[in-house]
Amino acid sequence: MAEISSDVIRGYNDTIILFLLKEGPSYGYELSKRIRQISEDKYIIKETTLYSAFTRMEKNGYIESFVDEGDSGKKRTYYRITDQGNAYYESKCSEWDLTKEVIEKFIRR
Amino acid sequence: MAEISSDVIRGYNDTIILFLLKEGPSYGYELSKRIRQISEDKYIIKETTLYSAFTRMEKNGYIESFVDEGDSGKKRTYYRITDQGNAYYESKCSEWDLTKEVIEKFIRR
DNA sequence: TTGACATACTACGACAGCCGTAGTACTATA
DNA sequence: TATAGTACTACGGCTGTCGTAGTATGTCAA
Repeated sequence: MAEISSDVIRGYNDTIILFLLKEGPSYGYELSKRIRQISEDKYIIKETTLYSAFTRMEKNGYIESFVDEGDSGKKRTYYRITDQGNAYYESKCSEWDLTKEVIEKFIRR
Repeated sequence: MAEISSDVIRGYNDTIILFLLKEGPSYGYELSKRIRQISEDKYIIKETTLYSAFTRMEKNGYIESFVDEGDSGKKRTYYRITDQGNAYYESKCSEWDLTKEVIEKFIRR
């Protein structure tokens, strides 16, 4: 079976994360499990990729973090999407439509 | 208008080039013009990206080069797709279908 | 109570591919 | 004769992904 190459996903990990955060704040471990679930095991994001995306996106103002203890007594760093993040997400969706259109002109049907 | 980000195309430039070489041998300048034409000016590949792709792909055995003088007396380096290149192209097409499917689960429709 | 496994991260550095900048050299055309 | 188009090459920077490794807590079963 064909594997998803990281080169393609590159630049869309941020979009994937923002999509999930639009449903409400979440944290690393939970997000990675949801990505796996939603993609039906077709995409399993690497931990390092995920956490470095958090750092980058917070720096860019797309997400905000806060520390909280969930149901368990464990401290977790939660992330919440910002207005800027929402705007960025929308722009990436438009970009995706265009990119898909272009790439498919070069893919044999 | 949304611009195509190079991060998305990244990893598909090879596929785009192979698609065009399947129609017959070609060279850098011609390919860059064809990519622009076919994409209707939506994607303009950078020269450095293109020529470094040639080097990489020849090393990987996906293309072969030969020097020839075209209609004009100018020497050009032509590239031709190999059997390995054809196989690689097919595998990238399958990968694309899968990748598209996954990404679209995270794109708001 | 001990060990295995899940959870929840952080640090560090390597690597690949794209891109900016720059320069060379030849041809055609006005 | 100069301007634009053609056809490259060299070099180095940057970004995002990934491999490896390590820390620390919680849970559950034997």
